Amino acid sequence: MKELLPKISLKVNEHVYLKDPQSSELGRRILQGSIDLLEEVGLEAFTFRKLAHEISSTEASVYRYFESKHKLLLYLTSWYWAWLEYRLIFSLINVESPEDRLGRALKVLTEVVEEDSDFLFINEIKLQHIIVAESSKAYLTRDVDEENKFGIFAGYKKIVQRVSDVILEINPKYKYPHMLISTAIEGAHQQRYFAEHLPRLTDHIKGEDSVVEFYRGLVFRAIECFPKRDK
Amino acid sequence: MKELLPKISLKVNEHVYLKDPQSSELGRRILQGSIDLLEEVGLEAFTFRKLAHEISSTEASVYRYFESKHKLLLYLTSWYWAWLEYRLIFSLINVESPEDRLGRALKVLTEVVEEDSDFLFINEIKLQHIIVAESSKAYLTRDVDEENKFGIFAGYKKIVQRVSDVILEINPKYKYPHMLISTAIEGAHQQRYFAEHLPRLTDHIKGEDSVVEFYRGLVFRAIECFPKRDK
DNA sequence: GCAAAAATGATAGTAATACTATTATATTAG
DNA sequence: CTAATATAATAGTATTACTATCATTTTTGC
Repeated sequence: MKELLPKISLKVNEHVYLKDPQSSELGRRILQGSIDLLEEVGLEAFTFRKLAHEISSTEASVYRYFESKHKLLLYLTSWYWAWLEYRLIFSLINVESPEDRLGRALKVLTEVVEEDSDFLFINEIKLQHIIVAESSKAYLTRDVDEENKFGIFAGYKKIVQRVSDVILEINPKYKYPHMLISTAIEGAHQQRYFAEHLPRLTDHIKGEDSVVEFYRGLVFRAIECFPKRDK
Repeated sequence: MKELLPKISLKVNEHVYLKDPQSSELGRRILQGSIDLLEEVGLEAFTFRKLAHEISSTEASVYRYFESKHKLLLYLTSWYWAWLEYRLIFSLINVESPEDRLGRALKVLTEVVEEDSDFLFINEIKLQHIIVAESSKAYLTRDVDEENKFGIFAGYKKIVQRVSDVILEINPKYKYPHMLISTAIEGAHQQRYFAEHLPRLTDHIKGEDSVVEFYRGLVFRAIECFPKRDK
């Protein structure tokens, strides 16, 4: 995907920021700096104070962009879903067979990001690490319902819906397409986290990306279709 | 299981508490009160101050039992794993066929708790709500590795290992038994959370417990065995 | 190129949180 | 019944998560 398109920017729900961080230099430094800092210290130890220091700005200035660190986390996760959707669309373009489409979609949803390219101030590799460890905290709060009303999780739902539709093309009778896809997405994150920190909760087979292989097998078997492997 | 056994207590790793809360009246009030309060306000808004107030004690006294609210959360999750293991053992007693054993195990891992019975000061129904919404926060921290060294997640691993072994009895060649089980356990929590807060990420079919049905199908298909339904 | 507007920086302040410490009082165990 | 232990009452500290104010810089519209 690298360099195929002019640099574009991804839309994030307006309710997560006070001022669009993609619209100014400081805003972009906030995004970049917060990705660096979050990856380094984790959400719990992350503060706007430290962030401001890291980017040579002030706490008050950061607060002009984001109401709280929770909103900033929502921003990053929303951005990630938008980015995933963008990659999903690309990887499905011109692919006809629904089985192929599903296989490719699953790969995008479960694989590890290895190049950081399309977006100037977002390091996608670091962002994925953050997503793996922190994204569930974005919705596991007392504010979910309220935030959900404002469409903050729409990007996530859209992806799940999109891939569910592919499943239903393959097997219109399959009863749990949304569960299956959200299980694969969240599960892939968890399994990567487990591999790093709690390896007895997962499996790793040398020479393959076991997370990708596992969820591929899981999904295709669940919907009762045995796919032709792409080489 | 109700009343079959004399009241017993479950062992929790020593490193999560300063003083065993099951050993004193105040300790038990702390457990009971924290389950009530956590369910009511969620982990973020939960403080030892509020807890102390709720149980008519003091902050300082609570701190004599638990170093921090994170440790208290670890206590509750560890207790939950111990309790799940206990229920797992019961549900597999005298069941010979490995397919049956797996079916029963999955049911225990994914079903909703409906009675609160065996343990005096732990409300298992409320505890399960807390687990659904908060348990992943117990390991998604910077302290995981350190805590893992002290065996704090051993209870969880033990369950995963136990059920993985059943899978391998059925299909010794299956490559991802741990992934499969941890996916089912965590996934079941997530899907219940989604059902309540983000329903477009899941599926619900009237007249069945879709979470249980979904993971049952998923697991049996993944390992290539088509189970006889129990009734 | 300049005035007005907007963005940022510098600094300060507040309420709440997450603890620690001290001493007094109650409870319990030998 | 005394000594040890547990709990309560109270106070205090450092940090966090903000909000407010005002000065300074940058941007923009003409």
